[in-house]
Amino acid sequence: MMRSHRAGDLRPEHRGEQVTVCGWVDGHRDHGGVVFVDLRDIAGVVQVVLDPQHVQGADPHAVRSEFVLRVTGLVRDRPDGTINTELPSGAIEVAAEQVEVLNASDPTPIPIDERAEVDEVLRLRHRYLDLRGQRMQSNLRLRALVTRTLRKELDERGFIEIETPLLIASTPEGARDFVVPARLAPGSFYALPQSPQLFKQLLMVGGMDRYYQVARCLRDEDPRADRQFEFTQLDAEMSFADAEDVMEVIGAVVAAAIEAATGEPAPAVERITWHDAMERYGTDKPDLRFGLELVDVSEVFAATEFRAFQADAVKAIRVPDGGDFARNRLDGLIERAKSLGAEGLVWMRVQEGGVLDAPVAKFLSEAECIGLVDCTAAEPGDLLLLVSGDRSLVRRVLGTIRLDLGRPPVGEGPMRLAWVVDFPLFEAVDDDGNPVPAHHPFTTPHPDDLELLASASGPALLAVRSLAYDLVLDGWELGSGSVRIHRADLQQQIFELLGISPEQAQARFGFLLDAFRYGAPPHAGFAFGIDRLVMILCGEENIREVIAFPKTQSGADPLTGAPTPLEAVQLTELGLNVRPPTKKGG
RNA sequence: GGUCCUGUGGUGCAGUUUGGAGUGCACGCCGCCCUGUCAAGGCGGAGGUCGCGAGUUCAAAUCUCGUCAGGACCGCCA
Repeated sequence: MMRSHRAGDLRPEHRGEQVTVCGWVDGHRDHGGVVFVDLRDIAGVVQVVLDPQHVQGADPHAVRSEFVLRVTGLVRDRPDGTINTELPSGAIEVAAEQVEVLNASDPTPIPIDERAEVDEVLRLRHRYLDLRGQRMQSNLRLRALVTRTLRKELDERGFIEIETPLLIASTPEGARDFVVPARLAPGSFYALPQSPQLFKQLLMVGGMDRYYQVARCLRDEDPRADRQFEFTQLDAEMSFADAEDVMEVIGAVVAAAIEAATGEPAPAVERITWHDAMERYGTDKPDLRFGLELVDVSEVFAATEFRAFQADAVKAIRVPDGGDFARNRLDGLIERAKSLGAEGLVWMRVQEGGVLDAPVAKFLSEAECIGLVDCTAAEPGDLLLLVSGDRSLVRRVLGTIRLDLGRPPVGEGPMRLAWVVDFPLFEAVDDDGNPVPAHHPFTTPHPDDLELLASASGPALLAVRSLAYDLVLDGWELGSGSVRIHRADLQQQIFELLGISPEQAQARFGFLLDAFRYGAPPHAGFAFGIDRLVMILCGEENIREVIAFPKTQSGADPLTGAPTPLEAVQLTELGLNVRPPTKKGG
């Protein structure tokens, strides 16, 4: 047996026991005679005392940081006055009798402790050292706890965990596919899944009733703080279930994971319509932890003489006590609005009696000033920020400025978890006049809007709602789901609207449409990003901190050097000819 | 594809605005001293392609251009 205990588990209750522990030298204090070693393992740190008079084996003075030691000795109380209250094991120490150096270590290129923020590319290049630090240890442990909880909750609800293929057929929709050349079919390629979407629907047709998977998904789109090429989703699908059933289950499961991770009761799952979210927060993923809501004041300026407000929409943010914003800060807000595409931004300071102090005040009627103050419930000392223009632009600009002004850091304050429901079925109309699906083409239209779907065309279709829903935590989109179309006639209608001919539909999704001919059960599902959830629970600003071996923003892995060119032999075997690089590399 | 920010001994920084000898700080590393420390302490020492390449200049870490790497964001992410 290598060890009798984990070093970091030792406590006063082990006093008098002969123990053997293994771990890394976290630090050492050499007094010339006695040497103190902080021995670190997965459980924590314990102080080992190496007295050259009594220690067998290794030379205590030769011990260095990150050496791997195996120590046998007696657990004893520390002398009076030397107890370390900072350490869970600080009341005791191990008086070493036998010390074995299991492995030496060069001085490490990055420090293992957390005192300084080390350049991330160095951390990634030496990730195996970075993982020894407290931050990654606790992040990855929390991640495991979250995944374990999700699995447990779904298992208890009758879900079956099923794996789906990684090598699948490419479909042109959605994100860019990662592809894998097929050696046995030169010139053909597999795609790596952007999500198990089609397969989980097939599982429902296959009578699996309730499916889930902790699924790796791959999308070849530029990485961001909250996006990697590969990420992990909790993917689920339910037969004979409607949107409420899915939201019930997923809400409860996510709440359980949050509770397990934080040790506190999970926040209630709130609900807001997509339309309300867009109107009040200017985004479909509102951060509900703070106010600064957008107020629609279009009515107030319906007949205004002021040219700038003669627009599709005028919206305002009331900044309580913002009247003392310095002029250069206000100028900064104007610049920000312009950089986001607005014509400009109008600010007004609210004074006693509802008088507005603003460069544009002279262009506004008294009724408009009164209406504005009334509509925004502004108090003296407040600041009003107004943007006008196309409604979607106004929402986006003020929604962004709202975040600039008040968004709390990740993990701060009580969490706010919400379903955003009644998403539009289509997000836009393309150049050919065909609507573009907001979710995916298998999303069921809202039953109340079926007539509109049948009668409307062009931009009027954008008003059609769907049975799609997003889960949003503190302003982060965790994931989305929908009730799927399971009837061929409705699916056909949607394909027609999308401008997909029956032949094209058959070519792209034929296997799914075929499957639906044989008694597909009504089904609905959801998928959400585990990386993002864990990131928020860890209070981290990017998902690389909750992934053991992430890639950089340019898609490189500083540890392994990926991606790399292939040997000519490999290319030949795969039937590939590679064009010489046009610009960089070589 | 674009915008902005960063790059200085092993690590984290200062120095760059206003060009003047690789200057400084903390940690780490090496050696010596030191028997109760826990960010141990004392003394001494080593360690540099100032990301890379051009240009301006008598002189460039510092100014200009290009380039590489990293980060945040836009585009993109059904």
